[in-house]
Amino acid sequence: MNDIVDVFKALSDPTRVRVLLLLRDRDLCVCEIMYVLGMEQSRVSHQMRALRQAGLVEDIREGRWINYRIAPAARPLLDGLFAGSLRDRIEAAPQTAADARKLEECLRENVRQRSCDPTCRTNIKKSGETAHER
Amino acid sequence: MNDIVDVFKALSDPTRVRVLLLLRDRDLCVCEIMYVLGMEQSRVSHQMRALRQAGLVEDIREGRWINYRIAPAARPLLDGLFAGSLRDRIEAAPQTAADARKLEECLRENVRQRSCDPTCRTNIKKSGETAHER
DNA sequence: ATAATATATGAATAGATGTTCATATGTTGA
DNA sequence: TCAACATATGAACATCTATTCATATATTAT
Repeated sequence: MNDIVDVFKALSDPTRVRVLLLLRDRDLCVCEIMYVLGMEQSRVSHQMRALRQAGLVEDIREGRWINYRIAPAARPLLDGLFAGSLRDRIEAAPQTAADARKLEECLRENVRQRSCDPTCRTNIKKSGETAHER
Repeated sequence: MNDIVDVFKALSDPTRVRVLLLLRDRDLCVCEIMYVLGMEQSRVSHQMRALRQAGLVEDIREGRWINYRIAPAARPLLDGLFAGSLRDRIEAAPQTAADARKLEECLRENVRQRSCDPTCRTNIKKSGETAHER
């Protein structure tokens, strides 16, 4: 019973729901999430921790960035939740569309690498294990 | 977005989830819910209010009792949520089965009318409008 | 080594939530 | 009208949650 409720608790915050909706399509690093949500680093980071602890997302370090993705184990659950009767409400929510647009902009403007000078893209891809031991 | 999150908030408490699972099959009055959950009146009443305000249940007065039922408008949503990937977890939760058993006992023992002497079952069925104006 | 970058974390705080206790409301039978 | 019953409600309190601020950690480029 508590595992069920914990899922709902994790979804009981608009920020976290927005993040999960974004992550359905592509993995994102924290700075990209910050950009889309328009929120400061610490705030996003705390929320990502909540999602991590709920088992809904995983993080993978890639150089200086940490990418977040939907935890494979949680994918069916989240797809089920978001695709069912919530689908209409999700699509009807202005925030959803706005976030999607902002994400496009984020990718177009290369927010992720913008602050790093061009020569630094030698490129990395190093670790691969989840960045947080649990 | 907030309407979505409000649903999850309503589901972010084991008591409320237990009640909703019980109400899937049959409408129940507060004293029956109290019996099944083993909780005192005030506590149950407050939780029912939360469910009411979230639009997930409706109440209908029937004589001295107030019956709660899943709000028709919320039925598809709840069915969708509980029938999907959560279904396994719900069925796996010991609490679910225990509550179901307790409910049978509650009905068998006629908890609802037990305290009322036999002659008082002339029977009522009066109002019909939801008991709380909103 | 050092500085810059990306992110995590801990402490402090304000606000929300759930429970309990006491009391109020509405209904029924006498 | 009154007593009993079923339920709701408000206040007080403890607990949980989200946000902010300051600081720590890990990685990379110089």
